[in-house]
Amino acid sequence: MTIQKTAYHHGDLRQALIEAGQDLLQERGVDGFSLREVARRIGVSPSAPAHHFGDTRGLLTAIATRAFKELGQRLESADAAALLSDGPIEKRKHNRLKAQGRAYVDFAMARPSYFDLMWRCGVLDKNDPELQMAGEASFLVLRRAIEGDLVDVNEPISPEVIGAWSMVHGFARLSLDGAFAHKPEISLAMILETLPH
Amino acid sequence: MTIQKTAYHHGDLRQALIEAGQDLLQERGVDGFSLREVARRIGVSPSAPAHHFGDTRGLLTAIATRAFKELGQRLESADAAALLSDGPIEKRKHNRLKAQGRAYVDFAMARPSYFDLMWRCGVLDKNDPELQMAGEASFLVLRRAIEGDLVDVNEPISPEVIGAWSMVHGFARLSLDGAFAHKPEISLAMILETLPH
DNA sequence: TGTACATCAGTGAACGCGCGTTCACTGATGTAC
DNA sequence: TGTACATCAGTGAACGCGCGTTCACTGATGTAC
Repeated sequence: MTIQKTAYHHGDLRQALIEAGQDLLQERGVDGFSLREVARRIGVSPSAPAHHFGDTRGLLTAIATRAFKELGQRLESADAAALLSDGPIEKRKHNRLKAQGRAYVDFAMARPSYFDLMWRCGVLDKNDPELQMAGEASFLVLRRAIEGDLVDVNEPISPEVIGAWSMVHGFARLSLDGAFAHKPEISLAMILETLPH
Repeated sequence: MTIQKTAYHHGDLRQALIEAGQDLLQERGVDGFSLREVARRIGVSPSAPAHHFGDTRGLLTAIATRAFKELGQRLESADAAALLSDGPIEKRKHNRLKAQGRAYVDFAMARPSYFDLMWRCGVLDKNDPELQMAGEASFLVLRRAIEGDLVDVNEPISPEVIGAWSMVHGFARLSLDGAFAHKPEISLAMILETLPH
């Protein structure tokens, strides 16, 4: 299939909107995001995005879905690497947790605006099935490391999972929000040790 | 001193702005906040707030300062109550931590918009000395419970403090952002037990 | 005690901004026969 | 293979919105003498 770039039809506007939206988001943050600016960047009329996403919420939801997928992949990679590491078997679980914690915070630091967006539920369509799936999938990666790879997702979630997620999420948020700005002795490494052994 | 309410001079506009601002913030959140609406609510011209706060950032910073003071007081009360509790002395520290964790999350749930605002550094003047002091003061309450009441604030912060803060902060954030919306088995109590003994 | 005057506190109309969304439209594409 | 026509994709001007901020102003207050 050859993509003919014509004056009128964009070719793949949907994709272009998402990509320009991602750029804009990273440059200006969630609060600086606007549909008009996205349209402007790809040289399309202000009303063009509505054909594909309806409104701002729709485009942001699509971007958030991608962000969750990226987070999930990063967690998976980190987890897989930790699984392959050598050392006594009883330390394996702790290593997996630490690796995922590091990956989680790395992601937040590398893509602060994505991280903001993913949890800013006021601007997202939380009922979007793709968004929900992407979110659940990345959560499951963490859960498997703690509760075992054969965990039944219908069982209640263990306190360790929520504790670990909360700690790592809180650390990422506080770091991004500058809470540790004048406290240079604070590092992620020092709290990762307190994750369950 | 009698306060004469005249048509022209408000009496205590600064105070009135803060109070109306607090109401508006709680009703509409940080994103729905506007200086014009605050002025409208207390029946004053749109430009009146500028005399006292300069701009939006100034008023929000004053409100955030109050919010930090309230948080600090809640932490103090919880801590004091835990100190008075009976039981073996070695459990005292753990009890203080749990009590503060509960107070922290309670505050976030009771005043979600305050909690948002306090960490939304983009809309605050982080160099404001009053804001900084109020923030440090509430942090110190937590630190004392872990490192001892005679802690030297110039010493490096212990990993336990950062871990506990991160976990509790993360739990509050995730709760407010609806991350646990479809997971009713999740409660704060279950992660408080994992705080250092 | 009276008075002149500086300062303080608030007015209100106006400006310019960027935004989301609507609307009637038109150019390109693809499909049925 | 050609053609008619429905559908799809994007246009671009316009509307109304609420915002922060500016500006010349005026009413009230307080102080010096």
